[in-house]
Amino acid sequence: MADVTPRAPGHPLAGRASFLLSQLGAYSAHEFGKRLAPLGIRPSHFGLLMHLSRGDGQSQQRLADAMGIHRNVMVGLVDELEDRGLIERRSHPADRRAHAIHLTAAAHGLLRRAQRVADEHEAELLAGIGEDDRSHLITLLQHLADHTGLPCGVHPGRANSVSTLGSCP
Amino acid sequence: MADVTPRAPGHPLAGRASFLLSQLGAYSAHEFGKRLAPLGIRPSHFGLLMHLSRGDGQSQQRLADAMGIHRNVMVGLVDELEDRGLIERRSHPADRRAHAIHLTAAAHGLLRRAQRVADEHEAELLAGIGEDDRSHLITLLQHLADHTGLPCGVHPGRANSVSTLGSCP
DNA sequence: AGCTGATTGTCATGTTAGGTGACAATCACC
DNA sequence: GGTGATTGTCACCTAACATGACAATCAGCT
Repeated sequence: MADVTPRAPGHPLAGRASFLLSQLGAYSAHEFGKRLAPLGIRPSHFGLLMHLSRGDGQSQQRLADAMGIHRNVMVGLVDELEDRGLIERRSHPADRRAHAIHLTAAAHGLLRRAQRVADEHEAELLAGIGEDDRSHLITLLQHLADHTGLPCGVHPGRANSVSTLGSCP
Repeated sequence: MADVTPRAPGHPLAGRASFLLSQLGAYSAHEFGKRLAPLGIRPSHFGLLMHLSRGDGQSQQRLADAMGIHRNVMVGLVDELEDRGLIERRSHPADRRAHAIHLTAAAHGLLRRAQRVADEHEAELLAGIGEDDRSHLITLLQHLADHTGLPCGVHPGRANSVSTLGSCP
């Protein structure tokens, strides 16, 4: 069934969407990490900075929940970004055990550069197909992500915690 | 540009193909690993068995090259599959330092079950979209994999070694 | 035949990201 | 005011990957 693949004869795995997604996903993540390395941050740092750029002052627990990682891991991410002077831990106005994480001025400049890197990465990844196919591909991938219950901006690399986050806003 | 995404407003990452591929790829790999666990093998074992099912008697080095992994890693994979009685190391007829890896009778039965698992995994992953979109998606993913120079049946998880293997046969 | 360099399989080791459990400080509730 | 839950932090463990070294064997050359 569905033997419409033009390169299936080589490997039986190369015609499976699940394998292709795994292969391309690992490549995309690895490549993005390499492109981001000169800026001194990793993809998880970029995700955290992106989250913060759309809402400062959240606690580490809230950030960890939003990114689908454990709060213990968030400690390390915040530590590293704080050492690089990109964020700072202020005292939370409403909860004295929590920290309010805020972006520094340097972070905004770096975020612009990182987003340019992400744009270049996206462009090169999609360089093989036309403009119409790109939007169609993104739509299909979003349908798959929606149907499998994957939360919205959650980092790849871990895939449990399909908890309270239902679909995208 | 290209703001055709219906769920883009939530997260700026959720509209990027690179992020979606990373997210879905990690989910697909992780989920496949969970589905394969009851059979006592991991996805890398499945890939090795699939390779062997299309050609017995190869040396570990050849298998490692074909799967895009280092020969040191192949030692562990062969060890584990040999302990489970799925493959056996025979003496290579033409090279006395190499081993000729052969599938056992038990491996063929397990491979059929594993392929059924892979079919189920594929079906559930693609359950959200229609039949036409599935083949279109696979075609698009194959184009991306071809253009980025990813070799054919190579496991995800590592993404260098875009060496001699050009395109798919 | 003998010698030199490359190759194969193996082992030991280090590195990295991710997960778990325990802890003090603080909150929320009754 | 007291009890359980929550937050941030720490120390430890695990899994996957890469690296370097080694003996055994091959391939090519003289």
